[in-house]
Amino acid sequence: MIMPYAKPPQDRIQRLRAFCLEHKRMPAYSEMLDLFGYRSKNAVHRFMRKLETAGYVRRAAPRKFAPTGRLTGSIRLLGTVQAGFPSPAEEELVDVLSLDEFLVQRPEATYMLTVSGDSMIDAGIHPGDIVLVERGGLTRNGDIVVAQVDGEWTIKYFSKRGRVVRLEPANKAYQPITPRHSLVVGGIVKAVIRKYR
Amino acid sequence: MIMPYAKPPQDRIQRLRAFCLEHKRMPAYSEMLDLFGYRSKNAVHRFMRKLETAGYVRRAAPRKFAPTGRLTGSIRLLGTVQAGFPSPAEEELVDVLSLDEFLVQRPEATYMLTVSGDSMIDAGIHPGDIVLVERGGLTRNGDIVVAQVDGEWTIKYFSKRGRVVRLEPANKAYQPITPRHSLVVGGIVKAVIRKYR
DNA sequence: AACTATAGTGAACGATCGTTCACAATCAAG
DNA sequence: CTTGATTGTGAACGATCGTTCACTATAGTT
Repeated sequence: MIMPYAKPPQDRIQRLRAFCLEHKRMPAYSEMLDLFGYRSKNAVHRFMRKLETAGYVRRAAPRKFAPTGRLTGSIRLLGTVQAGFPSPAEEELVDVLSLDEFLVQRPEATYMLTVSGDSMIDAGIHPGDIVLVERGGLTRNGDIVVAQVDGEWTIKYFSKRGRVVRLEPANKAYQPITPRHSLVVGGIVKAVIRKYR
Repeated sequence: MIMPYAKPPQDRIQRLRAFCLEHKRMPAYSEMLDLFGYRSKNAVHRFMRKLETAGYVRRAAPRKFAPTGRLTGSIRLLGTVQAGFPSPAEEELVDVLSLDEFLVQRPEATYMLTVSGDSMIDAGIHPGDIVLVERGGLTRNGDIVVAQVDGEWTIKYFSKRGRVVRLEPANKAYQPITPRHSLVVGGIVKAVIRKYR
């Protein structure tokens, strides 16, 4: 039977993944002895070389391994719902990525805020949602910003015509705001997250 | 001047953070020589012990360090918008966490899907949004599920009365669905993500 | 049965690791 | 100036690392 790209035992990969996620580091070969159930470091070595060619780990330095996104990345990205839901058999083909890398460009400038109030509800931002806010970027028309207007913090659409800045809600029950005295943009909303259960 | 818990130089911490995020591993002391600008491994050693007491790294094994969430966690979690937007001076106090850990409980069973269609728009799930779907959990009334009904994949509220399963949209323009022949639940929607720009 | 590839054991090796010691430079406090 | 704490250099150490070699066991193919 022809078996190109033989798949390494998923059980051992699972254990390695669990270890990396829990300890935030690669186990040493001596630790992998227990982890994989081997009694010889050579067996570990051979197995790791397989994982390397399979793309689960990569060489970080001459004698160091580092996990790839394929191993520790949290999420498999599939297509649209309409496009069909891949079956378990197809899972090996899809891409894997980390939510942090996917959503956050500049970690040191990014914050999470919990939204209260319904002034952006027509934009699909509900009370209790979490917004990812990035500080210091260039604000453009149409961006959703976290801003302090005359002492009060809100989330609004940002709009600038000439020299006039307007903060527009996404809710007909509220009026657009034109800052009277002060406007401080706390950051641009890069993503909205709603978490269930 | 009294300086309890003296803050280690932020510049070196930034470099260590960058290294860990880029290489997905701790640098060796010999690598830290270049990274920190030291010429002695003892200087590195002393600095790392400070980072340990400051909570940026922890001992993973007798001679191994691992980064903590404080070092590599992507996001600082702040309060609600109404509660006020913390000033830069207060940033050290807030909690730091990873989006992956925050949103994903079982990485091996979680998938991302892009939503098309507006059948859940009243639940704040818009076309183009991304849903985090977890397979294999126990489905309860009120959960949002990805399901295949009579061959077609959709996102709907899950509702079960007795033996009758209904899939209810969050859009008055659509009708609830009662599966005629087959129902396959592809997973439970654990989170909704909308990414801007 | 003979051959081959795969997978594992056990021991050994040099390289590199994190740690430690002794000592110098700097700076603030008394 | 002296003292003491902090921060750095440079060299040395044993421990552990990843790697490699020789050999055995098993299973599949010819």
